[in-house]
Amino acid sequence: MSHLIVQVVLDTPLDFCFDYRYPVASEDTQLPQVGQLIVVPFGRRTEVGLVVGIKNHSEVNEKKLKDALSLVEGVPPLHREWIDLCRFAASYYQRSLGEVALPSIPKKIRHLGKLALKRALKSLDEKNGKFLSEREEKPQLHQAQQNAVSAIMHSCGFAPYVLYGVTGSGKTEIYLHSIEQVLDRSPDAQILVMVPEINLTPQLETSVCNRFPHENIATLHSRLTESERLKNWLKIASGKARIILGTRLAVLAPAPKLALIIVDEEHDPSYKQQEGLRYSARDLAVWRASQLKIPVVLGSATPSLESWQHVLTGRYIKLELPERAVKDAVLPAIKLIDTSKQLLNKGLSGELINAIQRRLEKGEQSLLFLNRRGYAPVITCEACGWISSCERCTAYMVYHKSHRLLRCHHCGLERPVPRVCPDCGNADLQALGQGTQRVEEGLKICFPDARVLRIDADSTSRKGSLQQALFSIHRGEVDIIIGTQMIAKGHDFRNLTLVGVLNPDTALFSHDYRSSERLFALLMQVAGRAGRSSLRVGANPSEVLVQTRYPMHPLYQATLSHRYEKYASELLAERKNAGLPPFGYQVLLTAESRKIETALAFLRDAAADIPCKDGIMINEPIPMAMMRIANMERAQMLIESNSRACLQHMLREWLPQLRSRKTGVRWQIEVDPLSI
DNA sequence: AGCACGCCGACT
DNA sequence: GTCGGCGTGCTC
Repeated sequence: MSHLIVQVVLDTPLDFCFDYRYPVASEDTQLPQVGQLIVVPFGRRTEVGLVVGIKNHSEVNEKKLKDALSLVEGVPPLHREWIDLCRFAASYYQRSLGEVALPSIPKKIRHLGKLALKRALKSLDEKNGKFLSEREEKPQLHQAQQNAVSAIMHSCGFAPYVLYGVTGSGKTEIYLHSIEQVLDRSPDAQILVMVPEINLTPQLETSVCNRFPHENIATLHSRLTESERLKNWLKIASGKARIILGTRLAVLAPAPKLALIIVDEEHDPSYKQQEGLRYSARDLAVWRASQLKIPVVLGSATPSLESWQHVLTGRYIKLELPERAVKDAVLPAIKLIDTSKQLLNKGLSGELINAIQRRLEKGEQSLLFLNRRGYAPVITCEACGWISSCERCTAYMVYHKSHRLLRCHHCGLERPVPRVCPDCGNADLQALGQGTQRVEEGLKICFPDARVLRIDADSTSRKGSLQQALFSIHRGEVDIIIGTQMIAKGHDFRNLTLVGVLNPDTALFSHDYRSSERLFALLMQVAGRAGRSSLRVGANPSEVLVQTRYPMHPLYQATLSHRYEKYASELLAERKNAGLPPFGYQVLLTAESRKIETALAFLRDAAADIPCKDGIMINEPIPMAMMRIANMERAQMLIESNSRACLQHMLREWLPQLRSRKTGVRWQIEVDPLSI
């Protein structure tokens, strides 16, 4: 009996392959192929690995070599382009290939659920078949939309597009038409459509399902059950799913015949994975398109500055949608309300209250946006200055009136609300500032007959409760909605004509240089919530009221005129001066330990070890903005360079050394950090 | 990363 | 006398 050697990648931080003997009993023995999954003994465990090479001889000591157990049957071999994608992601984000490739494979395969696999394999040909609402008619495209679709369809090879257009300008139709044409053009082509968070933005999914009821569509996101994930992943890997709709993790879907990639709301921060492998799904999508020589469409009303800079230099092609798709629709009027010189009633200005009153009289809906859940962000004793700090974090505990407790939003710690000041015994404790619960309470007092609905993480913790809330808004059972971030994403409420933004100012003074970019995008997005209603014949244009203490701030001035481009140029000029992305590249090393000194000392030692310092700037280690979370103290060190290659080269020399160092400090490296 | 082995303190 | 703390070393 002879044998082959298979090179297998396993889910470990060790960045090399493991060789196994593969016995070949006779000529009928099924031979392993690159891309197949294989069951092997590893240490004392049995693991599923990925075959990345086959050869006749191994360099590994004969005595160490073990026999592979079996090939995983039923799963089509993963293609080379997919392995190369994983290889690139691993190398760019400084992880091992196994840590990228294997976790993206469904657990039911990796844990050898043979029954589940068999069952899932049977259902691969199922079509979409679901109409989430009644079938919509396919609308006529206007000229700019036609031009965009035609550009995408006529592109040849790798072609990155930035589809730039405000909410309601008709980006979705461009996606749908392009998808349709790609599907028609070749019988086996697959299309990857990525969305920021599928549960918060169900309507793109709805549109795709309604438009293509007879196509095999596979969704991929973190809230799938393991059985759904297995089934959908197999549909994708076998090439049967024609449309793949998913969140950031879908960028690693092993689709063998990708012909087009669409990234909707490409500026959205949720495309960046914030733990484990910290990748940018948008950047990987662009890489994947270039690898496969296919078009990629990045859609946004407020493109990321990274993408916009590529537009300015001509590396990305701009497809612009200059107006709202429906005739006579106008952008909502944005007004700033200066709150520095007036008393607010539960966080609401008189002007905003009047505007809500007018909507109530006309039977229209209003939406208030406040990015702070709970009743009040902090409670304090005016006599001695005591303040409700969290004992485990560098943060205040938020007052949740309905549960009568203080809760830390960072570590989850809960405490009963003290009846008197814990320090001085004063019975008069004050709730400072506004949270969504307090505004809700205020609204109910101001408008006793109105139906008020609060939407935040506290009110929607039960599964399906967000959907319920959204339905009741659509059915017109709600007059005033108060909510956090969650409602900023693209929900279309037909009868909504007023959006109020309460106190967004904190982002103006953040230490994170990206916060103004984010706030601008957020304001444009909430403004987009209002504009939809003006599509109704004869309706008054909708209104957006922003309450701010700094109405003259350039960010708000840009918001007023919906001038993304001008504001983007200003921010880009600042970034260029400061050498910040997209003009410079960054890597962030973070360390955590019980004591901040330990974390800082670790970073300083690590800095001393950095090789190839040419062209690289190492910043002083500093405690993180939120220094302590759950009793772990955290520090960070930013490393910058204007050459991506320099940074990558340095990391490849430095990290192995850092890993071999034995310390009690937990650390992490993040390439292209999103927030610092 | 897991998961071993391995060598020192407080418990039935 | 054992249970278990986490130091260090290996995984084809």
